[in-house]
Amino acid sequence: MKTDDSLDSPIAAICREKGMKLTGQRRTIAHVLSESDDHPDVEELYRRATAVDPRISIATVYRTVRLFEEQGILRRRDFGGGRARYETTDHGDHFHLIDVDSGTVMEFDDEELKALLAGIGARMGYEVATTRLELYGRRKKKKGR
Amino acid sequence: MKTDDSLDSPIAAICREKGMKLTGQRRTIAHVLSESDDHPDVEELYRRATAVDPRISIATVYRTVRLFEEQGILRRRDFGGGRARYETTDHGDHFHLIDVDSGTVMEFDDEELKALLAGIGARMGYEVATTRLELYGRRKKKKGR
DNA sequence: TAGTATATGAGAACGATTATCAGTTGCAAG
DNA sequence: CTTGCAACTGATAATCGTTCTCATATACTA
Repeated sequence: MKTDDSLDSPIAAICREKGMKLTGQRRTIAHVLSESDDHPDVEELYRRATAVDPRISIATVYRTVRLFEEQGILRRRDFGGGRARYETTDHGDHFHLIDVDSGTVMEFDDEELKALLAGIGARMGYEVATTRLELYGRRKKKKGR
Repeated sequence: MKTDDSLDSPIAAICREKGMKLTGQRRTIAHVLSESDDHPDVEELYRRATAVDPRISIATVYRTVRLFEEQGILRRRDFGGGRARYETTDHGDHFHLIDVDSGTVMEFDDEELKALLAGIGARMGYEVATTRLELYGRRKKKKGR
């Protein structure tokens, strides 16, 4: 496949560093991911990638997303609805708040919360390795009743 | 189907109260659920139900579990692994801690945590409707190093 | 520039769940 | 205690997201 330097991206750079073979498809998918700051599912990534280069199959998107997750470049999330969603790992650990009306996913972090969760785990005799925390809610009216 | 009174159970009573048709299969599944205090998936419920009465198909277990969820008798959980798991709603709201080595699911509750989560949601302008919180961890060594 | 290990595309396969449909059953009314 | 019918059930096909298969193509090394 022809190389298109305009598709270079931070994630493509990471792939090169890690010694992964940088195919045209991977370059495109890396580019799409680097430009995404939301939580797309595979279908959506496929849409965005084929908009850049139609010579990409959905199977390759599935494979690449799995590869990137194994390499620590992506994190897989499950917000219900039966499809996995992905986010880049470059912006640290955080939790999610999902607007149940619009489906919008927001991120948040809270040190007190993290400490509390670790403490609860410890009290139960466990070392907490992973936390899955999602708040599902609806926007509050600003004022009045 | 022949009625077997030994299969009456608290959940069967709820079904009757709600005016649901109490078939033999439902009676058996209700009985199995009333005796379960863990978080079985459909496959496991099917195993337990057919042990009591082999004239139950997996399709009926899926249907019944969905019906019971709609009726507020069961709560569906997803602890990963691709299969839904179920718990009765009769012991209130709580969170889960999963032992990643054994797969054991433990329940816990914490008022401070609930308050903190509600506060975080409110600060972001949201009324939190549902919280999904799971801690995945491994048992700590008791003492020493 | 060739050689080789690895990646890709297209579609089959898979696993959990839901839908379909012909035959059965709970239960209410007579 | 029968009858009638809406609701339920079993068997199996269909669905949906995801992974696998395999023949072909390609990145990267020498």
